[in-house]
Amino acid sequence: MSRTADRSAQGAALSRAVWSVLAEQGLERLTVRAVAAAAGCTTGLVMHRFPNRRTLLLHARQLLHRVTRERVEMLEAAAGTPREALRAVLRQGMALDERTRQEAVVWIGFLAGAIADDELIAEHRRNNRAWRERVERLTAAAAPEWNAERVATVALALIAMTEGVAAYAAADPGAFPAADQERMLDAALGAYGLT
Amino acid sequence: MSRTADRSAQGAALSRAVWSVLAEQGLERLTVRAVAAAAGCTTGLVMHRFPNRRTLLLHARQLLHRVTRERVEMLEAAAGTPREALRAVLRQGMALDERTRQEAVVWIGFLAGAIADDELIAEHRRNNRAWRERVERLTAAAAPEWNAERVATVALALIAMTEGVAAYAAADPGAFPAADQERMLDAALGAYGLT
DNA sequence: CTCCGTTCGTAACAGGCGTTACGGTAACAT
DNA sequence: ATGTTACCGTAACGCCTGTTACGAACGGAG
Repeated sequence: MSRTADRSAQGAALSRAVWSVLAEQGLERLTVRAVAAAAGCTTGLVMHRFPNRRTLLLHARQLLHRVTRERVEMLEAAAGTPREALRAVLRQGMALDERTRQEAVVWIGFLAGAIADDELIAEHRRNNRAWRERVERLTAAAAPEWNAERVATVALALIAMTEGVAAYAAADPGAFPAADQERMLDAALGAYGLT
Repeated sequence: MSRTADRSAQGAALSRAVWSVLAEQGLERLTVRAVAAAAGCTTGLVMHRFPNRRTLLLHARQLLHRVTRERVEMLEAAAGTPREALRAVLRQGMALDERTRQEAVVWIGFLAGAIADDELIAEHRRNNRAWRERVERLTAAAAPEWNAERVATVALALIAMTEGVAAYAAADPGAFPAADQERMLDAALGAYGLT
């Protein structure tokens, strides 16, 4: 195995370690040593790849952004109609399985850690605004007759609802099963006339 | 001033200190020393009133529960119709001003701190389930003709939406002004036929 | 083969953390 | 007035944290 392959493989392992610690142990236990232990390396390597602890959080958030972006772009491409695309994209933002549940936990953890940290909160806002614009674009395509304000209002209702239910389900999966979340999403889309 | 009055006044000051540190500095800076500094006392007093740091978080969450419960009960009592009550109760759950914005920050901070803590997460679930049941009750009163499943689905959509927008607005008030949140709420209630 | 630069493990540092122990002080009872 | 008790400030403990410094090992270049 070449050297660069080793490096990128270790980078991936480190990414997974950051992710899993934040997702499974929460923000407060996201320490350099915990990440090193999860990655099977030492704090020396971790500090070599990340200048400080804040960038661990930042990295997890950027990972979340990248993963969801790739997923929604695939879903958009695979969708037959704009309304199917809208539904598929919103659906993947809820906490329907263990994978998406962990994503919600990471989202919450980063948000909590970004409070009172200008740089981190800026990243949060960037990502959220991109997400909002995407859903607005999909909503506009799904309801071409709507004016901009209607589009913005309904898109906000939809992203807030899916993010909210993801947060609820992240902390209490038993009380918010996937079927309930999907029923909720379909009820909302139906109510707004987007079915 | 009597002694018990002093004590309860100091307890209130301590409560405010816990709250403000969590709301303004975030979960990670919610330390015993930071609370003591905010309350103008020493760590000795803090540790006298709270057995350990975890109960600081727990206290903030219970404070949030109490405050919102009292507020929604007032709003319910003051509402003319079931639908007005539903709207008023949902409305106060969004982040419309600095006060409610801080409440959303506390909600997020506690949730992030409760990950991987059985006792704290149990409190979170208790409170969220009570909140959900309240909104289900209000929804059933606002739409008596609905069956239980429809009530549960729409109530979930409403609490997820308001909690979600509160989380968004907590971290980016400029991008989610109160007027947008209210418009979103009214659009949702209208779409579900609850206006 | 030798040299060099990168990579990363080892070890330590200073600082902040939660928590505990102890002593002084102020209010109440007698 | 005096003893008692609850309250809380002081100070310290040990631990864990982020971060840094240093040296060894390894791969590539000449």
